[in-house]
Amino acid sequence: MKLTEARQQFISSWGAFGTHWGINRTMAQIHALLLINPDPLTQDDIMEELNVSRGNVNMNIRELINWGLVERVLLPGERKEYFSAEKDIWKVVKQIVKERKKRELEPMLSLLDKLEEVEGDKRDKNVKAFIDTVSGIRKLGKQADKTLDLMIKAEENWFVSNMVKLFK
Amino acid sequence: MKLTEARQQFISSWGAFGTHWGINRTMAQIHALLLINPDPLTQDDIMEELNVSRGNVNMNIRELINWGLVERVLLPGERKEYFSAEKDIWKVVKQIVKERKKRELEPMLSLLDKLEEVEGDKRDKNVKAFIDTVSGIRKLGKQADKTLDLMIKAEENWFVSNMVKLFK
DNA sequence: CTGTATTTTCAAAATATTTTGAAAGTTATC
DNA sequence: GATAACTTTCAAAATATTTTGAAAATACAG
Repeated sequence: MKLTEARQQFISSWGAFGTHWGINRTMAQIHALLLINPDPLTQDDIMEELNVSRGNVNMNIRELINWGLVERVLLPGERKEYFSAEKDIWKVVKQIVKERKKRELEPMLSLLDKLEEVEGDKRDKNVKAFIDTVSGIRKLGKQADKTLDLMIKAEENWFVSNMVKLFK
Repeated sequence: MKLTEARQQFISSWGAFGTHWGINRTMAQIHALLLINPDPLTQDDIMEELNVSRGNVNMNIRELINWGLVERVLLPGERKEYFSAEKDIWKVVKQIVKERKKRELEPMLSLLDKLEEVEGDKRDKNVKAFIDTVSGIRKLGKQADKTLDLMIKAEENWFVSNMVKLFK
């Protein structure tokens, strides 16, 4: 397979992949494009490569910056802004985990804390089922939260080798 | 907080949570409703509780069954079909992981295998950047794949206690 | 300052997804 | 095998999301 075709396939499937994870196609494609480009690109480069409008590129680049996956690069002597993606995939994964944990897991856990204190007689099977479900989710969620914290702080080698040890 | 309000909140936030994970709101809400109900429910029960149409309930229930999260229950002497969700959260998580791994991770890994064999001189920095990115993702993806396999087979206690050990 | 290059914004248009509801299909009962 | 109870389907409508593009804002160079 030629590089051009391989790049296209990578970008397109990274885009499709993203949509399964609540990320819009263009955002995922821009990320993919920046990942496989050794040098930073401008908004115009991205518009041209992906055939999307300026506004679209601008908004999604901003979002990628919010996620901490892309950074603005200013090249000396150049007026335009360039953009470049973090290339170390372990860092990328950690950054995504960190953000989603903050945006989704943590708020969910604090809600569950409140919900577990629901009023009512635990001998009522509706109350019992509710509390059991909520506390089951909360317990597992708390564990996940801790494990992810560990992962976020970890070096790739340390984490992977610990995971591998579990297979022994 | 009263049970009624707590149930509402749980259902609504489980729905919002789902939308961040590529699951539609109604599907997540039906799942939530079944999780907190001690007894199985009919399509009509669900329609009434969530205020959604029959067709919508029917389609999303089917999807939940495909995901292995809900099962049809036939009560003796009853004509209607009842539905009930798996209540063990560890099993629920494993089931979701198993399905998403099959639907998303595995196809991605086989694509990456192909893409890594792209033609071209590795001294060309575009070729090099492409291969480096693809092989980085592939390597980490393969590791995730193995770890998830382990998790899918594991008992909750075994898995959690191994995770806890990492903290020592 | 002034003019120009560049970036940002955002209302409207395009597209995609979800929901509805009525009709068709199925299954059980008598 | 006719009727009634229930389930499934799916085209059309409603809703939500994404994209566009042109105007406004900003930044820079002379």
